[in-house]
Amino acid sequence: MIELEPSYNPKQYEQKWYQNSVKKKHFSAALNTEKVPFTILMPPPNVTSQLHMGHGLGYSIQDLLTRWKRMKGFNACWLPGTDHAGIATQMMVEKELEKEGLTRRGLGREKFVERLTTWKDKYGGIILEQFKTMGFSCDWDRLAYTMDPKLSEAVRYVFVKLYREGLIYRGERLVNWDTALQTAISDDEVESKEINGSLYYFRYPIEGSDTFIPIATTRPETMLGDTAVAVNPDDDRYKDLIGKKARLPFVDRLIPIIADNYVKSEFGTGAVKITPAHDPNDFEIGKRHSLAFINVMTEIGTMADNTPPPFRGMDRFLARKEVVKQMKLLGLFDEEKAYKTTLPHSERSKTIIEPRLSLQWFVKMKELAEPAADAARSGDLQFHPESWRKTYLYWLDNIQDWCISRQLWWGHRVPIWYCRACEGLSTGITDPTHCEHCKSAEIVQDEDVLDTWFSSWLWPLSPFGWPDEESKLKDLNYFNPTDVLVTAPEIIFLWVARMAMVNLKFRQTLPFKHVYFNATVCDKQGRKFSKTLGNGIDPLEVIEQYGADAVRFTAISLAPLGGRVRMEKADFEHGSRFVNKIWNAARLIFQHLEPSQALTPLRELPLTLAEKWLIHRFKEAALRINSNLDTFRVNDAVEEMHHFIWGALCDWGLECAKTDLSSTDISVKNRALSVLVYVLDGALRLAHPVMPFVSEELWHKLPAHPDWGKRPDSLCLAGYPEAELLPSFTEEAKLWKTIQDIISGIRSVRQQMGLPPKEELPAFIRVDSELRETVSNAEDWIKRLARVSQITTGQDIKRPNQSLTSIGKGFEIYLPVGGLIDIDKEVKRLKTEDQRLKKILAGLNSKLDNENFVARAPEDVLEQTRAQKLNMEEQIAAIKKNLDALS
RNA sequence: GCGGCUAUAGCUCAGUUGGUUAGAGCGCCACGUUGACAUCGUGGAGGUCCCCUGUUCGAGUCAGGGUAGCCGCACCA
Repeated sequence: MIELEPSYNPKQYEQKWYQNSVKKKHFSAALNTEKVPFTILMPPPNVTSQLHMGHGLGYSIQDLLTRWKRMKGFNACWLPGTDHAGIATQMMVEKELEKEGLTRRGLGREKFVERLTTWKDKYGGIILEQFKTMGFSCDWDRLAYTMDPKLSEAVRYVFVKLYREGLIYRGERLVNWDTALQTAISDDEVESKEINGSLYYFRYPIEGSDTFIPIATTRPETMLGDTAVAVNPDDDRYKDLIGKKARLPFVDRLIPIIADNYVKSEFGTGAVKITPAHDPNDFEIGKRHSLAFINVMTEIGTMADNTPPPFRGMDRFLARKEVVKQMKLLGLFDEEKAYKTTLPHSERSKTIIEPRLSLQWFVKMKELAEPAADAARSGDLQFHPESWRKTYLYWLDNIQDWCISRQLWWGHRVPIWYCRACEGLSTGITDPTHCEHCKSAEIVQDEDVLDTWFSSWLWPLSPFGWPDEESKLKDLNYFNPTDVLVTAPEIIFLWVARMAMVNLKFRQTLPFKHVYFNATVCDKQGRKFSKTLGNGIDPLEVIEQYGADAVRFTAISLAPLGGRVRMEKADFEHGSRFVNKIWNAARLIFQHLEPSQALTPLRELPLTLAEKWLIHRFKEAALRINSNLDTFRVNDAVEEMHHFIWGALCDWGLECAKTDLSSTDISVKNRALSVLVYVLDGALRLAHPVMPFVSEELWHKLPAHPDWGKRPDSLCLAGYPEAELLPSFTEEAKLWKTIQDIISGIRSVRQQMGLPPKEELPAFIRVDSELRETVSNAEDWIKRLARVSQITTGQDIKRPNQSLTSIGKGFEIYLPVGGLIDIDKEVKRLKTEDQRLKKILAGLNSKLDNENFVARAPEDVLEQTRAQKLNMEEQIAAIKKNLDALS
């Protein structure tokens, strides 16, 4: 026998097998044109982040697909890496500085970046180590980082190329200004939150009269930058005022009263103060009417020097109160109404975004977006679930230019140099030393860095050596386009769409054909896992408790495509029980296996019906699992695997085989072992992509079966079961169903009637002629599995007196129980069954009595219905006969 | 406001192009187990498939309308 502990202990095996595979480079995909590549880009986690359940799920799915394809013979490359994550990382270091009483500005740029680099070297990449605990089979030889020199060159290349083509430009725009971080952030890093605010009603004096124009605003402090008041041109109340001027309090500025269709007469007073430098809509109006743009705020959100006392230098929110107070003093305040409004907040610092007029770098998106949108329209780019296509298209069709400059120090610095002499701009793949216009050496580089996503969007390209023309380019042509991107729906715009755009722009192909959106991980109340709520599950903790295989299996089986998964720690017991079940199934087989055991090819064996069914069932499982994986139904694939191993292999396959395993007849034992080793080997192959460790350990202990051919070094390189190549026993599998029905029927009657399980009863089974032989051949199984002492089968078995009965399709079972029979109980049971069947029969009859059904339903459905009717009638008749006998 | 998704067993969800008696896991109840596994076995209870209307021989499945919940995006100063 082969020794195995009574239960599986993950820690003993996980890292052993993982390290073995890494050492032997099982996960590395070297360029090999003889093999077809299968590539998945790992969405690079932030270099400073820690593993959480979202990664646990998303990356488990990627590993499942990678391992599956690798076993199928593809050259599987799962490209790992990290993202420098500009804002996120810089914030963490700034926080650390704060504790020491330092600031980044105090430290200076060079020292600060040095500090960041040290910090990143120390804490960065922890997450990659954590991936190893999960067992992820990434190609570690290709590990990439967005600030690697090679990848940075690609960033530079793209910037210069797009700049020269006029797709990158510098412009003065309202940007989302984060006053805490003092940088512009993109629209996609902004989140809206509802705020309980106020709507203030003021009056501005009309110049040259003693009348006023009433306005309403939520942001009184911005009035210091007002350059107009706008009304709707069709608003009769204000028609006469159009063209006149109002005198702006405090700054004493004359501002025009203009007409613009943007203004809704119903809202507020129907007159709007216009502050073009502090509101996106006002900005547009300002451009339309050539108004002045007056910025009245500093980068830290205080009132600027161009504002009068007492406002000057005041924080924007204090200034709001102060303006209201002063307006009251001037008698220009009418009222304040409570008002709910949604305001943009910074995702990072959580502060309210200040629209701020500033010079920033932008990418023109329209031209880039069109091919990316077309690809989704034509179906070249497919989303799973498909519904995300609309969201993707809506965004691309309404795309805004992308603000790519950030006022940070951590990231790729904008490769633009300003000339002090001629004010011209220079750029280049390498740092220029002279102005490209006037050759002056007096040039200084832009202070800003590029948005993190400006390097992430190159992920399908730069890690493969692009834009290098040299050898690496072969890698690129081999691995790009990649096969499937597995990611979270939150970054469909930030990342997915942009990768599509840039790949199409520079290579005229999509970076991937399929985009799979994995489920969002939530707690039992349906709230997203978040640090602040503290409701997350730490994957490392659950791995510690249940093992990596259990965590992977549970996460995937719980997660439907795209939706949300509700999880709690206890759920992982599900996986842990399953892993242990597999272990113990193997243990049973191993107990009867000798190291020198002779295993025979299946075709040379006189297989039993149960064995043929099991082998057939294995083929069925392989078929379903493969087709589910082909269509990205990963949880269904995993569920089928579970169902096969537990419900088919363990509950029936092993139970049936037990007596043969302990048979003294060597040929019987050998036959049983040959079948079980064959099926177990196959089951471990099916399971491996999800549960790499337990499967690997058992597989190495399992002797090689001749039908599986030559064994590679590791299960992760062994062939995945392909249904077309597996033996099939369709007819036998059908026959076996009847045996299962008979066994279940007897068990059910016994238990419902409360018969002691140990009591062995004789059974009389009346079977239809075509099943007679099958059933008599199955007597041993029926006896053992249904606890029956003796079986009599025949076509015209008479019902013995005082019998319990079970009726099925093609058979009828009598269990003579003598004095044990509780007649009332049995009559009740049979009557309930009778009623149930009669209901079904009535349904079938009404169908068949319907002329339309008979005339229009397809022949096979009709035939099926008639067969059902006959079957029902037979069963009902059988019940009646039994009831008669009992009364 | 615009767009999307969801509604099936106590809970979490499957149910593919309409066609046998709607399934799984967990939970619950009962019985059982000294030889793979109590991380177990066997059996059972539990469902007006959210509501209405329609299409159809036939609807959990398709169409229209409603209700409830969730999620994006844009927002009115």
